Formats: sequence, C-alpha cells, structure tokens
Amino acid sequence: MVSRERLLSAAARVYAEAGFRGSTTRRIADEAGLNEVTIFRLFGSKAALLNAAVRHSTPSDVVHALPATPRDPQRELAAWANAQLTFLREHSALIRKSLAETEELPEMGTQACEGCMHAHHSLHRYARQLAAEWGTPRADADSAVAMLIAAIMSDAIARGAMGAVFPQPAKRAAAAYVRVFLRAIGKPDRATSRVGARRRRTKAKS
Amino acid sequence: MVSRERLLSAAARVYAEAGFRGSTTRRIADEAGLNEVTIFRLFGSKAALLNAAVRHSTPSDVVHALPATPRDPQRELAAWANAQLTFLREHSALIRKSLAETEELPEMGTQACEGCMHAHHSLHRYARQLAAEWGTPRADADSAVAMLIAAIMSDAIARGAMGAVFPQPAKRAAAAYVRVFLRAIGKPDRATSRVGARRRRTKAKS
DNA sequence: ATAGTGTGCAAGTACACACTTGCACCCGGC
DNA sequence: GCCGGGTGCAAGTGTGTACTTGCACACTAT
Repeated sequence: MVSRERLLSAAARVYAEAGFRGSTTRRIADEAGLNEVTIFRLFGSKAALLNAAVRHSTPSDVVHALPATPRDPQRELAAWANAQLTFLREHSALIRKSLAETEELPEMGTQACEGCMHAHHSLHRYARQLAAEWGTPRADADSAVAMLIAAIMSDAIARGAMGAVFPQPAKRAAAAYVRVFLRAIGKPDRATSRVGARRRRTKAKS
Repeated sequence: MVSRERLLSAAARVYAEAGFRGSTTRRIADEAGLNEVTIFRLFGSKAALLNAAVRHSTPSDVVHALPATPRDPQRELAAWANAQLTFLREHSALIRKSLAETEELPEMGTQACEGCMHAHHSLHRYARQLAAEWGTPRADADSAVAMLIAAIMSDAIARGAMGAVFPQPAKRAAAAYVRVFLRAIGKPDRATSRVGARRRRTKAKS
C-alpha cells in the first residue's frame, strides 16, 4: 500500500509544476517510480488521483495557532503570520495552479484556499478582541484582518512575479505586515507593543 | 487585417478560461469565427498568438491616475483603488492563469502583473507624500502600500474562492481597504477625511 | 501447495492536438 | 483582364494522451 502514498505525493509535485492538464499520467508514474497502469488500478482515473493528491497535500489543520487571548500582539501575530507565510510559500505553486483552475474545477480552488480560510477565522477572533479593547470600529478591524490575510497570500503567490512590490527581505515581511496591521486597528501609543511593554516594565521598575 | 484583432481578442478570452494548454487552436478559431489555418498563417504558432494576445489585452497604461499631490486622500484613494479593483476583477481569470504559468512561461506572469506594478509605483509616490506630512516611518508606509496593493490583488483574484474573507459588499471593498490603509500610515484625527471635510464645512457655516 | 493480491510489462485503442499542404474562391488594384 | 493577397475548406501527418487488456511474476496467508 506504499504505492498509494508514493503516487499521491508524486501527483502533488507534478500538479504544482504543470497544473491539471500538464500533469500527464506518465509523468506522475515516472516521478513515483511506478508503472503508469498502477495509477488506473489504484485511482481509476487521472482526475481522481489529482483530486486526492491536492486534498492530501494541503492539511486543513492550522500550522501555528494564535493564543486564545492576546498578550503580546506584535510578537504573537508576527510569529503566527510568519508561520502562515512560510507554509503558503512552500505550497505557492500548487495554490497558484488550483486558483487558476477554479473556472474548470471549482473544488480545486476552494480546496487549496481552505488553509487560508482557517487562518482568517482564527485571526478574526484574535483581532476582534484587540479591536474591542482599543475601541476600533468592527468594520475597520474586519477590513484590516482581510488585508493582513491578503498581504500574506499575495506575498506567497505573487512575490516571484512582482518582487518590487513586497517588503525586503522576504524573511521579515510578515513582521512588517503585522506592524502595519496593528497600527491600522488602532494600537494605542503609536509605539510597537514590545516597546510599550518595555516602557511599562521600566515604569514599574522606576 | 481585421482577422488579426479578432484572433487576438478571441485568444485572450479563451486563454482566460482555459489557460495555455487548454487553449486549443480550434477553439480560438471558432471563437473568432475564422478558420484554424488562419492562426498559423498570421501568427505562425499557438504560442506566438497567445503571447501577443496576453500582451494586447493588458494595457500597461494606468486606468485611473492619482493626483500629483494629495488633497483629499480618502476620496482620491478610494476612487483610484476602486478603479484598479474593477479593472483587475474584469481580468481576474487571465491574471490567475498567467500567474499559474510562471513556472513554465515566466514572461506570462510578469506580463499580467505589469498593471499592478504601475499601480504600485504611483501609489508609492502618493503615499510617501502623506507619510512625510504625517511623520510616518518610511518602512511602515512602504509596507502599508504593499498591503493595499495586495488587498486589491487578492480581492480580485481570490474572492471567488474564499469570499468569506473579503469585505461585503464587493462594491465598497476598495473604500474599506483605503480607510484601513490611511489609519495605518497614521492619518491624524482618527476620523475619515470626508468626515473631517464635512466638519470643517459645518464649522464654516455655523 | 494454492489461491489471492499487488505490481510490471508490452501492446493496443480511440481520440485530440499542433501544424502542414494543396486547391479554390473572392475582391481590389494595375 | 488579370494578378496577388487574404481567406476558407478538406485532408492528412506525427505526436501525445487517457485508459484498457492480457499475461507474467513475486509475495503472503491459509
């Protein structure tokens, strides 16, 4: 039963490179080191294999969870955003292909974006708490959440095609997005929260 | 020579629906109401036609220009962002396909994003003036610019696949992004500029 | 030993694709 | 009148693709 797994991961790799039409059964079989016939014996058709492969290669469970209640927003969000961004960058080719095929295979697009939807959901919950604490209008907080998710997605998907737009270096981009996000949802005090914490600590000491 | 134009626009339409591999010469010819052979006589090959078609259908000149110096940022930016978003939404299928094909046809991806690059450039110029006026750190202003562009792109490209993430209704999304953007780059006064203008007007009246 | 299961290999089918060739037609300019 | 450029039409070539079939081999459990 190892063949199944081998085929699934090979199919995901080939699909990420060549898309649905470009993923030939022969190429997938070669990539898996198996015979082409095995594909049809195990999955019945190319479409079934690729469907299973995409579902298999994008785990819906979240990579890095946000804490239930915010304590150090800049630090927590930066770590979270960085994990999301890293994950999406690793799968960017597959996501691009799946998004492109929404017209012909609608499930592919939604499938590939499921991770983002989860991310959005947990960020939304987290952000609402911040907004409530800081008196930010709900609509603005929600828009800011959408923009942070959008920034992470676009960075992962399009940095290759339009690098000049996104912050350099790529490794620090997530932290930069989070800083802007926190300014947008009205973090008080105009300084970053780490500085704020330090100041508070300093005050307590003095 | 009308056939050339007919083929170009038909090719762009088919490409937006089916991508490079899915755009068969037969289908393009049917869409254009011409004979398949005409494609090869006029363009030599399918690849040449599609290349020309993508270049032809994404005009690099900006749709809606920002004023040289900001006067009413919320209003000006909202109008601009809305124009960009509308334009990108009309071409979203083509952009998705081109982005997906960056691995195999790198020029396609950059070609399709050229409009966004122009948009980014003019927004960047505009935003730096605001940031200078309001004392916002350059790095933050630049990140905010990236995020606004990213929001517009993601909205256009991915709203179909993950509608729950983006602001409703779609028509007012651009204005929402701009409001968040202005908060992020430190617009003073916490009120939107239109409200500010109204207040000023009201004051003048009273 | 036997039967079943998973796999490889070789060959083949039916179709779709990009691209070619040869011939005919129409229509405007000389 | 006629000549040449742009187009249509029919047929064909070579290749690639999804998928099938039939047979052989190895391994495992009973």
